[in-house]
Amino acid sequence: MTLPIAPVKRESGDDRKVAIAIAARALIVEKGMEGLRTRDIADRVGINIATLHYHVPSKEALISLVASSIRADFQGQSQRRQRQGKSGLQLLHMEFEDFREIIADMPDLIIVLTELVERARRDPAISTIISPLYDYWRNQFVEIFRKGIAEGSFRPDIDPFAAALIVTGALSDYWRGWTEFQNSIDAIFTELERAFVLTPSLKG
Amino acid sequence: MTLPIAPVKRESGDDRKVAIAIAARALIVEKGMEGLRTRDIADRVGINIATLHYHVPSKEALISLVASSIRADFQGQSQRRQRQGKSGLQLLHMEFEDFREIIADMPDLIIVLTELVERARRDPAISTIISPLYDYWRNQFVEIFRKGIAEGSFRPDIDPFAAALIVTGALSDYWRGWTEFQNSIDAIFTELERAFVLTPSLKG
DNA sequence: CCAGCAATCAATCAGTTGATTGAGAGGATT
DNA sequence: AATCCTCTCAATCAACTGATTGATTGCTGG
Repeated sequence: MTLPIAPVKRESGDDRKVAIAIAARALIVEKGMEGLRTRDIADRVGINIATLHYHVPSKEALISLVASSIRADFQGQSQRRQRQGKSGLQLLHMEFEDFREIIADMPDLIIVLTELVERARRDPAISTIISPLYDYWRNQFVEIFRKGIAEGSFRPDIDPFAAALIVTGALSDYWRGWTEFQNSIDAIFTELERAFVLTPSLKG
Repeated sequence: MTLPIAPVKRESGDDRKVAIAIAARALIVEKGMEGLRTRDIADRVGINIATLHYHVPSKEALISLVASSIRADFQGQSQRRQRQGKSGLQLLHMEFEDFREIIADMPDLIIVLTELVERARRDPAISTIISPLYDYWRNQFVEIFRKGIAEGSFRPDIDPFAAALIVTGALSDYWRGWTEFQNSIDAIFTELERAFVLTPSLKG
């Protein structure tokens, strides 16, 4: 989608790496990891295969580069909002908004992430990059649930770890979106909130 | 795992196909879809590549065969329990038990299923086999939630579709199990139940 | 201005990979 | 026994694929 039209002459090594990562991500979305070819990436960037190998020595390294790129985007997104001094419920809403923005601004991010997750199961190099990322996301929710319980606005019998796993699992599964189920993401957000947040009538 | 030791002479076409599907599934677990090779499958079955192609004309057809095999196992599992005359809560517990048995008896099933789900996103042939299966699973929960609400034992403001998506999403995401989160599946079951089922103290 | 480095590419390699061909073996039917 | 059908394999193909080589181009510091 966002491609350099014509890399006129030369590009710095870092810029090329970024372009390679972007191209690789787009191709993973289109053809999956099993359809990813170094030649296709080079073509999309507009460079020779040898040049690609100059910047990224092997396909293994290429996958790692993609994983790092995904991590950078993901963390960049979640650091855009000020989180201090917010209540548990406000933080929960912020996470939902973050997720909504991710699927709006970077729709390929979650798709590539799940492909990488599959690979992480049998590739330690990818696992060390991706697992902490996913765990970080989940831990955000763990903290939110702890805070919300302490504040009295969340259901007091929540198991924060289990609840966090349910939320992240539901959201990432939703985003695969290959199902016939045509629920809006808002319906999911609403239902998750009802599942864990006390309604005023039940409080006190 | 369960492989024919040595196919002495000849095998009927159907038996061979079953053996091929089993071998393919094991190899998908080991190396993922992107590492699946027809030669490896033939080797594991103990036949020539040409013989493999005699039974399964193309790799596309092979993937479809695997998808059908997965579907058969999955549906076979969910039909082992009598479901008539049960309450919503009982049905929910039955679904949980089904899931527990699947991950105990056929641990590779969910792994292969998620690999196929990735592929289904861009392969219509796989999508037509896998999507209905997943939708069937989700619809089970939709019906359970409707029933539970009507019976008054579930939270009355549940959106059955959203809730079903949350449950199936959380369970399938849990099963990937690559995370550091070491929650037991029971903790997930318990938390899901708390999220949607009314506790006695909150009822009327 | 030129030496050195970063970046690039055409050409090519060696190994892989899905698929085909043509021949043949074993069993059943006639 | 002749015929036919199912199943099997050795050999082979053409295309693909990740990676390398050696030469070339342009920028930059001295």
